Amino acid sequence: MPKHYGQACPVAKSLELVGERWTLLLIRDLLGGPRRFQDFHASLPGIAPTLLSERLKVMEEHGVVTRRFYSEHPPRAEYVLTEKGRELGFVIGALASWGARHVHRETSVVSGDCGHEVELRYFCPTCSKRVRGSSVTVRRRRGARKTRRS
Amino acid sequence: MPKHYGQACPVAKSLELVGERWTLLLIRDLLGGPRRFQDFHASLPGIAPTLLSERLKVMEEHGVVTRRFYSEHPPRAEYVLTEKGRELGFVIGALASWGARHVHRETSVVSGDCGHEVELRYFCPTCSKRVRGSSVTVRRRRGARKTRRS
DNA sequence: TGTAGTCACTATATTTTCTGTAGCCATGAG
DNA sequence: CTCATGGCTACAGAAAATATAGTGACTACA
Repeated sequence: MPKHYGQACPVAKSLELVGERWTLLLIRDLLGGPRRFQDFHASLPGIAPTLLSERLKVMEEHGVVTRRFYSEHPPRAEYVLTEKGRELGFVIGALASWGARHVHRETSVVSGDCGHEVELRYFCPTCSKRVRGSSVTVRRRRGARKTRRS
Repeated sequence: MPKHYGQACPVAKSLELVGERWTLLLIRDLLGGPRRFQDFHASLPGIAPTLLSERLKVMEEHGVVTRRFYSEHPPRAEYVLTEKGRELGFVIGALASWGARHVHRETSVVSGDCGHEVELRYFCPTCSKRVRGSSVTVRRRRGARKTRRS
């Protein structure tokens, strides 16, 4: 979605960066470690190299991934998530969790430690308390006007 | 993305349902309560009625929203999220949270109760313990083979 | 009545984006 | 030399999105 939504909303702004076709799947792959051009090509049957190239370039421009050269001279690069990119893990996690419950019941999202199915929760680190979804809101940082729920 | 990704992955499957342009913004709006055609049109400058109509129809087919008639005879409907749709709140929340940190710093995602900024965490309800993101995995429900991290 | 306006869409032409496939350059293996 | 591999780039054609106009069924008002 290279076109902008023209909204002062963090959801819309995020989607302008990662909401285009394929982008979140690339990030999903990158959460498993560095990936090369061919890795994506193998893991995502159907993505045209043109588009893969383009998506990686845009993600790099936005500071979501870094290109790391493991060979000069035939220039050979691999892509690594930045911290900013790694924090998209919750978006992928939320999609995976929802998908596993509602669309692709063959899978579930589990903890590698205990093996049980995990869920997402909102948490207030200041109060050390769980916050329920229905009371979570988007606010302006300095002023106080509420905008939208999520 | 009406085209399928052709992957047995809950992230890919979720994106096939909600990953198209505008869809997640419609869901964001619907999390705030029932909405009518004109409400979307007002809140999303730029979405063509053709596309709005189409997106709503697809979401209805997938059981994410319900069409509720508040008038017969000029048939006038409003759209409401189903439980399945409401559970997408975490996807929106994750996008909002990431966006507020990295893209649209003017906003933050807060608890309506205490007013502090909230964060997302994985939680194992069986063990009643927090699970950190790096150990969260997607598994096949019956068999045991690991697939991907998130 | 007649005129205007609202609401929920549908139709259509144009623009943009995505797909599919071919090709290029550098290197390494045989 | 020839072929293969990796990391791309260059198109042409297909598909999707945008912008805008229009329809049908009313309601409100003069």
